[in-house]
Amino acid sequence: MGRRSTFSDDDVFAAVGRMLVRDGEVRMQSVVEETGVSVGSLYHRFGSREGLLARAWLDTLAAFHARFLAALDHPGDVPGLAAALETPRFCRDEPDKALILVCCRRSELMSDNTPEALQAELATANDRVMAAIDAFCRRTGLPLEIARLGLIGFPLGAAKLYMPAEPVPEALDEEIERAYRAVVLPRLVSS
Amino acid sequence: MGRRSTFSDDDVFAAVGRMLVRDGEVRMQSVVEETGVSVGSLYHRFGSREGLLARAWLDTLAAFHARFLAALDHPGDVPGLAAALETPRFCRDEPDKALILVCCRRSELMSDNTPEALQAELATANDRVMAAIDAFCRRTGLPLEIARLGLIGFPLGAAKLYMPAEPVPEALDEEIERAYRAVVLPRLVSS
DNA sequence: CTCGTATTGGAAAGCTTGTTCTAGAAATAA
DNA sequence: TTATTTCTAGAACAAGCTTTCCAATACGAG
Repeated sequence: MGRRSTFSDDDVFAAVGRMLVRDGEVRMQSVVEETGVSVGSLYHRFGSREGLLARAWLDTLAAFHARFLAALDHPGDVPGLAAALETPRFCRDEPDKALILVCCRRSELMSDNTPEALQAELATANDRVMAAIDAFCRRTGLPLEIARLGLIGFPLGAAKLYMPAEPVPEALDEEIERAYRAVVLPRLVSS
Repeated sequence: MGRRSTFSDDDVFAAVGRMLVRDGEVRMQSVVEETGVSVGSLYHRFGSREGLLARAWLDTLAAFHARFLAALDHPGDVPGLAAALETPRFCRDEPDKALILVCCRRSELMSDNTPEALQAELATANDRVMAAIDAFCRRTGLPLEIARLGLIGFPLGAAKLYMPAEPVPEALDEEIERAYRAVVLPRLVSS
């Protein structure tokens, strides 16, 4: 073995999230100041600034996807509703992580000097979820556009009304459900 | 008078929008390359990078607000519906401008070296619209949260599903209307 | 204990980028 | 035409950032 780490990835990612919100950008110096981790360590672990950003984004996205996919398969009264509500719930349960997903732009991650391996990961990051949504559409007969709207567009738009500044209120879920039903139910091939 | 400009603000703003989408950031050098306008001219007109960004954002926001406010006052079958639909319409009518509003983060504009005059404008940019929405709520009896959701959250969330990459389809308006009705109508103090 | 491995720390190098500066070009009014 | 104002041009400067580099530190195995 060797010396043990004195900090966890999540410590750093949380700082990244805070800085994205506050400054709209992530500077290595700021990360150093805010986490107390040295530059050398950051580069040792993440290779580069882009490496750090990409890793933060990918890990966080994976955390959300796990919940979303589980909810999408979960059978319920209204198909997919649980998945639609997973967005506001994730924002409440894991505010630090949600901030990263909400505040980090794709173009910032996909810069020229992003490590090739991470570029590949970024390119395919959404594939599994898109495949799951496709399957969901085949199962329910919903048009893809409608599913995307109800599962992602509306919930995310609703959450972003609050997100960077305030917590996402629980009462929002009821409104998202209304919108989901209104848009999805008429298109559902009732079984 | 003096010499006339060889380029318009909108030329520059359009380039800013393209760069925000492509690079996720706006570099003065890139603006020079992309517009053919010289550095000197840019600084002569906008004072600084932050000045340029803030001006681009404020002018663009004003363009949207003009339409939104007009629509909000416009009486109709369902109060506010026209305003809610103004978002996807704006995205279709003025894609360049919409990109700036969608892709530019507030924290990028409000940096330390943003000219003071523009900081003030940025701070109050939303006041008129918020006041109008307040009045709308008083008029209709809608809770503020519901109005924000129907007027901004859902339409914006829906549009962002497409925005950076594809044009916003016309068919989306019908779905936004469904969601708007579902969320707003039950809360409406019927007259 | 000591060697090998993995991590840490921070100073300094090396770029990149925003900004300034000065000379001059172009357009208008008188 | 001339005076005046506004705009253009791009090289050079200054500041800030990322990245490199290597010595120092901790841990486990032999």
